[in-house]
Formats: sequence, structure tokens, C-alpha cells
Amino acid sequence: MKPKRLADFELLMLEKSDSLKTNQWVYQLLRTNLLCGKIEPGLPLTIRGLAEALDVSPMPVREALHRLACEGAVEVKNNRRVIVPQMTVEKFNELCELRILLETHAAESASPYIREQHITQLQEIDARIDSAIKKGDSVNISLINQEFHRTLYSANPFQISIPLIESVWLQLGPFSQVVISKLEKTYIIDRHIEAINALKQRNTFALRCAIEADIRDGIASIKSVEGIHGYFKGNTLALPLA
Amino acid sequence: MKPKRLADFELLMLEKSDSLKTNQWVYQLLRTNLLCGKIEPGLPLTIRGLAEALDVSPMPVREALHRLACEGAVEVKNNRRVIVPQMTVEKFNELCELRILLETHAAESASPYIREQHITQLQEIDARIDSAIKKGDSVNISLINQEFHRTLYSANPFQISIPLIESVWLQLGPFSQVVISKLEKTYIIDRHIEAINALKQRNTFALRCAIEADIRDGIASIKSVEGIHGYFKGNTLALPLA
DNA sequence: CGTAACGTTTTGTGATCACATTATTCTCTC
DNA sequence: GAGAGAATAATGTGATCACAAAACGTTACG
Repeated sequence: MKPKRLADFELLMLEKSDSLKTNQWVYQLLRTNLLCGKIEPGLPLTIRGLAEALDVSPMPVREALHRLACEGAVEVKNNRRVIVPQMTVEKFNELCELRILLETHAAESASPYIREQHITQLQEIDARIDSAIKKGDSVNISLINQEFHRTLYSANPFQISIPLIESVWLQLGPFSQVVISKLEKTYIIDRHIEAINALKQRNTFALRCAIEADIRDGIASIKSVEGIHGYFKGNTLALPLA
Repeated sequence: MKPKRLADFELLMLEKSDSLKTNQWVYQLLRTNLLCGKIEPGLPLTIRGLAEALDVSPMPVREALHRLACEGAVEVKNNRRVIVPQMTVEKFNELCELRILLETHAAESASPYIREQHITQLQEIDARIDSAIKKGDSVNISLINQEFHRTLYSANPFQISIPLIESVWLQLGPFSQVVISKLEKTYIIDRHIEAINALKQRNTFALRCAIEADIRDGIASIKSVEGIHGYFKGNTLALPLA
């Protein structure tokens, strides 16, 4: 089997608004594609290759890749080759624990700052998630779900942990999306409603529980995928058979 | 009072070994100086200014600054000016909570991987800390203390949280060092010994407690500094009176 | 004397080039 | 035919230049 190249993948494009600097546009684009699993784990990324694919000079790509490396979204090997890291069982479990640790804390610390407007905003986002679920659009489910969590935690104007949480998401994203996309149908208990109710009642403990349950549900979905072991590194079925 | 400029500060230099790429050297140098409080919060950093001061081209400085920004060590304002962020009371408390949250978790997850060799290594580091304390060398106390924690957590070969923890350190560092340097003498309970004993006994709970106590001691030291409020942002005494 | 408007300087970003290092391909030898 | 070695191509890094935006200082006006 020939090794896949960058050219074999079609990236989903974001339109570049004029207010956005080129490097930020490239960063957002790569980030989104990674989170959606559009760029497979193990795929080597080159500055010039991406620059050509995106029709920009190598410089903004260089910066975007460095930033993604800093966030753990891509891995710089000793050969200074950049690849999308592959997942191991241990890394996966550790990342899941960190998600729960950081996000329950973030939810709790945001709780006192929640106003009525936040709640309506969260309800609106949750409605969009339901809509995406109906369409079976797993990419948007994931992206809007992140928006829900980010909005909740950001209610605390002094929230420091969001960059840390996003880093964990970036490390889990590519693997999760590749695996989730194999899932025929996913039955979802709406933990977001539980979280919103907890917010309405200002019940911080119930909020923690809802967030933790939401995250654990997601993990359970991933682990329920047939042949999940084959997607971890070090297995003979490390990559989908294509 | 004239605003301080970069030129008014003398950076502590690291010798540049040949194996080290220039950008990594610049990064390490700036990072160390930030952690030591050599670069004051509020100070604006410019690419060209640093490049001249370090006698390198602007390019490696650009990359190093971007990486530091990504880690939260410096802040990129809307004007795309880069400054060392100033501390607020809320940020400080949040960062302290994150330290405890992340580091107790990291210690616990490293615990099962601890071998005899790790313990002797930690003891050796602790001895160096004691030596630095005797000399009253607050910069090295801080740096070697970080080495102790990093070594402990790294015992877990699948440790993911170290970059997250280092990011928190980088955000606490400049402020803490500036404040700590005002402290005449610091009385330290050696929590590291407690941690090492807990490791020997494979007592994970005791380890958590020792690490948490160690961190809380550090926080208490900072809060014990006379006139601590003056060092937070938004106060009339935001910067030392020089 | 204070404030707004103008012109100058500084700064970050993006592009292009040069170079050292690493991959890849080709070729020669056994 | 297979493996080692050399030649070629590709890649990341660092340097320099051009440009637009922002900051700064000066000047003119109220």
C-alpha cells in the first residue's frame, strides 16, 4: 500500500475574511481539519506542501504548524518532520482523565458567573447540536459540542483553563473523529439539558456530574466502536484498511 | 516616571551550544528569564529589540515569542504588541488551583512507575535545592524546584500533562519571582522529603498530600510578602517603586 | 496651555532567497 | 537480483526585503 500523501486529502476550506490575518486563517483551517479528522493520524505535514495546497507563502504555514505543535495537535519528530500524532491506549486514557479533571473544574468555576443570557445562549447551541444529530453530521456535532463547552466555561471572565482544555481537545480530536465516523448510529442522552438545569438551579455539584457524564458518554461511544483496538498505534490494523 | 524599556534590563545569558538550534536557544533564554522574573510584568517586548539584544536575526525571536504567547507566558495585545502579562488577584487564584489540580493528578499517575532510580534522582535534586536555599539563591531555588516536580511527573512515560503544567508555571513565574525576591528569609518545611517518603512507601494518597502541601506552601510564601496587593494589576502600586 | 492633525518612525507580517540537513532515487558492485 | 553508496530532490531554518498598520513626536490651531 502506498503511503498516503497530503495531496490525497481534501481539506474543508474556510473562507478567508479580510480582517483575518493569513497566519490565523491557516491556523484555524488546519485546526478545524484536525479536529474533524480530515487529516489522518500518521500523516506527515510539510510546510511547502501545505503552502501550495492553500495557495499562500510558506511563512504563515510555518507559524501555524509551530503553534499547533506547541498545543500538541501535531508532533515534531527528531528528523524535524511534522506528523499528526497517532493514538495509544495509554495516551487516550490519560487525555480522557485530563478532560474530566479540567472541564469539571472549569464548569464549577464558571458556575457563579452564569446569568440568564448565558443559559439562553447555551440552549440555542444545544438546539443546533440536536439539529446536527438529526442530520447525522458527525463533524458539526463535534464542533458545536465544543462550542457548548467553551461557552459554558467562558462565562467566568477569569477562566484560565480554556487554552489547556483546547489543547486536550486537539490531541483527542483527530483520533476520535476517525473512530466516531465508523459509528452507524449513536444514541445520546442529552447531558447538556442536565447541565443547563443544574445551572438554572445554581446546583454546582449537579453541574459537575452532568459535565462528567457528558464526557464519559463521549468516551463510551468511542470505545463502543467495533474493532476500536485496530485504530490505536502499535496494532497491525493501525490505520483503516481504506 | 519613564516607562522601562527592554534595554534597561540585563538578561541572564545561556551559552549557545552548537547542537541547539537558534530558535530553541532564544526560546529557552527568554523562558528562563521570564521564570526568573528578570523580565518584569508589563514590559513590552519587540521582535527587533530582542533580536538586537541577543545578536540574532529577527526570525528566531519571532518564533520564540509566538511559542511563548501560545503557552501564555507573554500576551499578544490587539495592537499586536507583545507584553509580559500582569497578574490579577483572580488570575493568581485560578492559576494556583490549576497547579494543585494538575500536579496532584500528575503525581498520582506517575506513582506506579516510580523505581528506585527515580527516588535517588529526586533525592539528588532535593539536595541541590537545599544548597540553593542555603545560598539564598531564589532564582535557582525556583528553577531546581521545577526540575524536581518535572522529574517526578515524568516518571510516567505516558504523562501528557507536563506541557499543561509548564504553561501554568510560565504564567505564575514572572509575578512570583518578582514578589518572592522581596522576601527576606523564607522558612521552608521540606515537603519534598515527605513526597519522597510517600514514594518509598508507595503511598499514593500521602504523595498527593505532600505535593499539594508543597504547592500551598509556595503560595503562602508569596501571600506573606509585605504589601503583596501592590504587585497586582489595577493597583496604584502596580509596579515596584524602583 | 491644551488638543487635534499631520508626518515620521517603529513594528509585525508576509514573501523570497540561501544554506545545511534529511529523504529519496538511481546506479554500481557483488 | 539485492544491498550499499552516491547523486539528486525535498525540507526546515535563518536572513533579508517590502509593505501596511500602529505608535510616537511635532506642529498648528483653538
